[in-house]
Amino acid sequence: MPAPRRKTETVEIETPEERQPVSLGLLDNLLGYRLRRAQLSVFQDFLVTMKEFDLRPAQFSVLAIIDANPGLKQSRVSEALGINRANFVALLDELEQRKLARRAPAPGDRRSNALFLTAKGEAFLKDAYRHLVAQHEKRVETVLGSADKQQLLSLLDKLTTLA
Amino acid sequence: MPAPRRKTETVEIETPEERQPVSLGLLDNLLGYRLRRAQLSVFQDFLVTMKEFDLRPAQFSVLAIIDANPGLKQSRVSEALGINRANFVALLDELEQRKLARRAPAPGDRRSNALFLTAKGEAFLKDAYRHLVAQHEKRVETVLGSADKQQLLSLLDKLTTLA
DNA sequence: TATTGTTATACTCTATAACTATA
DNA sequence: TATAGTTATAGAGTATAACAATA
Repeated sequence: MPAPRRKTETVEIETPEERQPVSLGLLDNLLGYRLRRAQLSVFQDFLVTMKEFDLRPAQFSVLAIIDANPGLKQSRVSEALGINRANFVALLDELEQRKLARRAPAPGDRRSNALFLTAKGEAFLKDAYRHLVAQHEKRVETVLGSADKQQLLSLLDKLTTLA
Repeated sequence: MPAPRRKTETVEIETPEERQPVSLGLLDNLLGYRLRRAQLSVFQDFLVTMKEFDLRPAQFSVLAIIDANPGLKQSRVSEALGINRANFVALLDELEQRKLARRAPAPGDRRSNALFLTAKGEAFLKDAYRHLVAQHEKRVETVLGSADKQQLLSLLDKLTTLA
C-alpha cells in the first residue's frame, strides 16, 4: 500500500494548464479546412500501412493506372493523375528501377513511351492492394460505416467538378 | 447556306484520337485518392477566390485561429493547426509584416509570445471571409447542396479521428 | 532539465522554361 | 509548327536538429 500523500499536498497546481480548447472560429464552417485535415489523416494512415511496401500514394496511383490501362502513353498516364509530365519522369524512373513498371516503344509514334507493369509489378500491386484493403480501408470503414463510405465518395466527386 | 462538303471528304481522320477514357482501376475504390482530388479542387477554388486578397489557405487559417482565440500563445496556435513551430515562424513573420497580426509579450512567461490580430487584421479577415462565403462557399454549395455540405463535414470529421 | 521561439537545413511536391527527337 | 519525353531550376510545404533565453 502506497504511503498516503496528504500533508503538503497543496501542490500549488504548478500547471494551471490554461488548456482551454482552441476555438476554430471562422475555420469551423470552411469546407476546405475540414477536407484538408481529413485528407492528411487518411494519407498518414495510408503511409503507415504501405510502409513495409515502401510505396507512397502517388506511386501506388501510377501502378494502378498502368495496371488498368496497359500500353497507355506516358503523357496520358501523368495527365490522368494530374501530375505534370516533367515531374512524372523521376517518379516513373524509380518504378522502373524497382522493376515494377517499364517503358516500351509506342507503336506508330517514336516520340512516345507505352507503359506496362512487369510481372513483378503486377504481383506487387496486387499484394499491396490486398494489404491496403485489409488494413487501411478496413480502418476507414470502421470509423465511417460502409454505407457512409459510398455516400462520401459520391459527395467528393461532386466537389472534384468544382475547379 | 454553306457549300455542301462531300467530294474529298474522306479526311483520312487525321486524329483517330485513341481517346478512350482512362480507367482508374484499383484507384476507384480508394478513399484517399478521391479525397485528395476533391481537396485539390477545393483549394484551387479557394486560391482563385482569395487571389485579390493575396491570402493562402494556411495564412487564412492562422488569422482565423488568432481572431477566435486572441492572446493565445504562438506554440498553441501552430499546434492547433498542425503546423510545426519551426515552420510557423516565417508564416507569422509575413502576417506581422503585413500588419495583420502582432506578437506581444505573454503575461507570466517571458519565453512565449501572445498573438493578436491588429485592427487592420480584424477588418481584413472579416472582408476576406465575407468574400469567401459569397464566392467560394457559394460555389461549393451549388455543386453540393446545403444539406449535403453538413453531411460531408460530419463524415470528414470521422475520418480525422483516424490518425 | 524542459519548453519557447528561432535558425539552418534537407527532402518532397509542384510549376515553368527550354532542349531533343520526332510528328 | 506542334507534341512527347526530358533536364534544370525555383518555389512551396514539411520535418529534424540545435541554439539562446527562460522556466
